[in-house]
Amino acid sequence: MAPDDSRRSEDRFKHMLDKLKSLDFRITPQRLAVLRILAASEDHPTAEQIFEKVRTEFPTTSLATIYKTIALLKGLNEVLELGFPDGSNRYDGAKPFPHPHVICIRCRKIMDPYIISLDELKDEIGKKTGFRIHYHRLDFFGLCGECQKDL
Amino acid sequence: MAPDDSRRSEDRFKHMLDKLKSLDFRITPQRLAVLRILAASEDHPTAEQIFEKVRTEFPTTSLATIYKTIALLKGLNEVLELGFPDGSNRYDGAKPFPHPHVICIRCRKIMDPYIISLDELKDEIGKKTGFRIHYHRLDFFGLCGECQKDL
DNA sequence: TTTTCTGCAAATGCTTTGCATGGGA
DNA sequence: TCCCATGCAAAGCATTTGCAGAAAA
Repeated sequence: MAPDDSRRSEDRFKHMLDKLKSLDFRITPQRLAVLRILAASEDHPTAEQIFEKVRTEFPTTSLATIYKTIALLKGLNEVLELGFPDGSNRYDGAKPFPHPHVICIRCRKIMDPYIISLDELKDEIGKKTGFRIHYHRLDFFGLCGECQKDL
Repeated sequence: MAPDDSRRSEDRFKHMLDKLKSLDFRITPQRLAVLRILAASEDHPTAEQIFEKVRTEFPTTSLATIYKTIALLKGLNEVLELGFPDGSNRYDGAKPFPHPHVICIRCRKIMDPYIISLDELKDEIGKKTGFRIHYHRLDFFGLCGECQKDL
């Protein structure tokens, strides 16, 4: 991890922690662990993956607690949920705001491409449909570099 | 429904039917009903909604058959599945190719906004991430016109 | 001490699957 | 007639929920 990544991760962690504290939610070891993992994760983990990581630190942790913590953070707009119909949602605690993704349809890797903002597009869409747009989701599905090699 | 809509719907229906025939799938009344509904639908129905419509014609139809037919059409790229994590996928048989949607977060209405193609964006993303992009999904979530009124 | 959180287990709800029967071609 | 498709019921599975005990404040 690059130095600025660990810095960003730490900032995110503190931001989430402060938010929980300021809203009088209790700071438990399990919540701290989930916060740290979500703040640091670059790979859009599943609930199960977060669960496994928390378990190495707190073996008694239950999956239900992971889901409850994620739901709490979702409600506070501190985690972005990428929902998939095949039952394996992914979570992004590093960038909890709507942004585009590229998703490998073979290995399920998810990355964030750097592209221009979609704000103008959002305004245009809102005008044409009469919708008041709150958030969006833009996913490109395909094969990542590695998966193109061994086909 | 405008005349050109019913024309388009009819064309889609025939296209799907021809495809099933040419691939030696059996033409059953249930499949015909699902095809007709999907070809005509402008509202991105759920499997359940398709099921209810088919039932008015063939009361013995089962939900499993609806899902099997949808799966068949998905495999033939004749229906687009919009997957949602809360367990209520939506289907588009009128425009079975990836395209943007606006989705009301209150009443769940889904509409197709008319916007420019995302092809240039797709190429740019592919170049920057090393992905070979196969398809995409762009959803704008917000409140539709009616839902803005009665809040 | 009080209130919230955790962890277990059971429930939920959409979707899929297995299998015997029925119906296209 | 020969398979494929249907329909029923059961299974799957990520996620949610209820509740009693544990732990934060």
